[in-house]
Amino acid sequence: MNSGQASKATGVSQRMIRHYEAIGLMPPPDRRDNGYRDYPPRSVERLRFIANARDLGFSLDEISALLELWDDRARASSEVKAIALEHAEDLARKSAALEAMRRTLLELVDGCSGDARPDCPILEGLAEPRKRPERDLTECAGKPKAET
Amino acid sequence: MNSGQASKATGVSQRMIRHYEAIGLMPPPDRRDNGYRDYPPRSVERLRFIANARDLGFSLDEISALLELWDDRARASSEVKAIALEHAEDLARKSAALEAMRRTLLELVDGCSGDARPDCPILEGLAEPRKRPERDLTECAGKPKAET
DNA sequence: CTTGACCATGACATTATGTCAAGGTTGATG
DNA sequence: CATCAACCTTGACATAATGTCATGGTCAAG
Repeated sequence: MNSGQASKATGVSQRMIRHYEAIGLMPPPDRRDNGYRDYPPRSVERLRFIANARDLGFSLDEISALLELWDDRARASSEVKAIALEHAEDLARKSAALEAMRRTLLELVDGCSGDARPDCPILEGLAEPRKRPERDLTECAGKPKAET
Repeated sequence: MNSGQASKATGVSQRMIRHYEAIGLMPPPDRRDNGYRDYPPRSVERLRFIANARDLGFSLDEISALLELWDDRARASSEVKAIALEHAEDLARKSAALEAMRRTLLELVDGCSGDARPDCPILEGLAEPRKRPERDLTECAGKPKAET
């Protein structure tokens, strides 16, 4: 199976397939005489693994660790479970951080009449000194979708 | 007030102050004879505005729009409120997406014994084909903190 | 043989921020 | 005055994950 087919089969773009190969997440596949990559079924499975893990919000670093465990037939399932549980907590923390931002924002919104007049407590509130959060779990809220 | 003092007063790093200037979020300040930046109080307030807005998860693009409204003494507060409310919804959607990931992950975790044996439904589940989500609000879960 | 659909590689862009380097300034101390 | 530390300046490079574009080779059908 070549890279285009593997891409369709797994939903991972060809660009990303090559990227995963470049950073060592995917083993370099055999090449056919024309230079085309040729993926065995196990590699396709591996790509799916990566795709699913990303969909669950694992970073490529975490995925790398999971793949090592996947490759290791002797690993204890407790190791995997520990990583998964930690990640689940991470998700919960991030979600809570977003919710906290939302609450704070809605508090500001609450004071704003939202009519044609120019007075706006939202803008005033933003310009005021205020307790800044710890900046540790909040780095994911404002990232635009790079949809250009 | 020079850039170091402004940085301390607002919590925005000097690096970022200059960046905001480079991308047009901050007006180029006057320079003293030695070339040092000299910020008037209004600029310090503006930096605080940016910092607070970022803490609430606004992207620099959104902040740019908010700053325009801030500069415009005649704008209607409804404009501001609309942006804020839309962003609050965005936060809610992202938070919900993280929660959904977490639920799915915990489902996988649930089937895993987590003991010394190697069988692991988590890894097996990750390798299986599964319905991939829409990839539209989920791009914020796995970003590591760049703490290197 | 040509056209179109693939594939390959490499380079550049994105977002927000850090870090490092090399050099000018300033103020204080010996 | 010499010097040293603490500042400021600019510019360059790096991060994570992904898209996009350019340039060129390959293959299959007409």
